[in-house]
Amino acid sequence: MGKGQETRERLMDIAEASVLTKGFGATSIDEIIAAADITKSGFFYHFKDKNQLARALLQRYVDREDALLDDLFDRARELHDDPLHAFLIGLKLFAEMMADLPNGHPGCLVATCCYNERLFDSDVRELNRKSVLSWRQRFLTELENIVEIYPPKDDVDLEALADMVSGTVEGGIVMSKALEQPEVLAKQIMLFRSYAKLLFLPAYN
Amino acid sequence: MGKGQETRERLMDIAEASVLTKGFGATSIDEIIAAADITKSGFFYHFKDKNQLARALLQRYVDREDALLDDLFDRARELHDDPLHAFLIGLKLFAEMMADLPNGHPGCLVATCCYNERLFDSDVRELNRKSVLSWRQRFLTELENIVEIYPPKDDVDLEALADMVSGTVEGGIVMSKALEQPEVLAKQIMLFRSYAKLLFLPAYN
DNA sequence: CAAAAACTGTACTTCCGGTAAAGTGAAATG
DNA sequence: CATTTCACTTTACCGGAAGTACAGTTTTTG
Repeated sequence: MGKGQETRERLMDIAEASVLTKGFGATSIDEIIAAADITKSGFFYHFKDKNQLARALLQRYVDREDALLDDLFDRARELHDDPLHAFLIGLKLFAEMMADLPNGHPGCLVATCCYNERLFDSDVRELNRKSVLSWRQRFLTELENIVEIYPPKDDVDLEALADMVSGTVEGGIVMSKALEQPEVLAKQIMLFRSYAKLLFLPAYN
Repeated sequence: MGKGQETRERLMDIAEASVLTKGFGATSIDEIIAAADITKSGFFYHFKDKNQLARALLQRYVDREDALLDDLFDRARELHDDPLHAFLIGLKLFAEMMADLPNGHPGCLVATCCYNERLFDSDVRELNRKSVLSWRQRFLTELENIVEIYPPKDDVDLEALADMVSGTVEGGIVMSKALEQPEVLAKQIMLFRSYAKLLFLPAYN
């Protein structure tokens, strides 16, 4: 990584932490450059404006989350051949990971974008949409493998059910932040897991 | 309502619409006063600063949502004596109401506050916490009445389950906004309802 | 060593949140 | 009927933040 990329990443690290705790609007460029010990011109050499920073932040964020989920559910599939059990293990691992964050989940940039729409251009909105759709696709595939073996005990739209994973995480983060209780997020994921058990597992009656 | 109250409400109406679509940071006072046809000093006569506006907005918002949910679940209890069935009817009515919003749910001020922390003082954060806790209490009471009759088919923490209602709504709103598909929210509420059925209804096996 | 990359320095513009203080018309109050 | 209070307007100003312009300087790299 060249020196330019290094500085760029450093700026993004500082910005991301600030955006996730204070919101995008409350994160000033002056503050970022002070923390990064760089001049304003230096900042604008890397990002032509705040929108470009947002775009880069979101792109990096969704790439990382994607890689993280890939690892996690790959690992779950290594632990169990059956798609349902692998899914349930994956959810458990996910919940544990969320519970292990010492100060709670820092927040989700996707949600930040939703509640700060105006700050972002159509590129950012599109990127946001795509990332949510990729989560939908990821879990939909997983669920399709499950229903082939386990007929669901209630009439559910698999696409909506796939979205429920993302929704549970987004909602859980909001609840955790509002209540200032980090453990809420993990508990919500475990409740979704309980739903998956009741819906698919034959033993449950 | 005196003339002062009328102007105040008008300012809040304009501000609320803008905050929910663009976020708090992107909503400028200049823009509000232009739309309300009032001077800047006029605005600051009603609200001493932007924090006070946020506080008033959030208070009004949670009061309205509370009244709305009171009506809805009261109505559901009129339609069925059994607490579980009344709860399921209430959820259905809720989902229908969310589906009927022509342009989708405008967004939730509670979540807006979570993703704009810095803009708000501790009063606002406390108000936010209280409002989430009041939803928790509302649904917890409902669930306690249910478990007295219907033993749950999985080991769940009722408090977390009560929070899942709020979480589903918050998550559903984020998903709807990110995907630009208003129907997602109602579908998510119906999935939570499906979970409640599987968890409590004996007929399901 | 030369060129390109990665900045610094200075100066300026616009928008926004917020303050200060004097003034004004309408309506309530005594 | 006079006076006070309410609900503003007018004018002028301040500081912070985003962003521009552009010339100059250091650092890296081929």
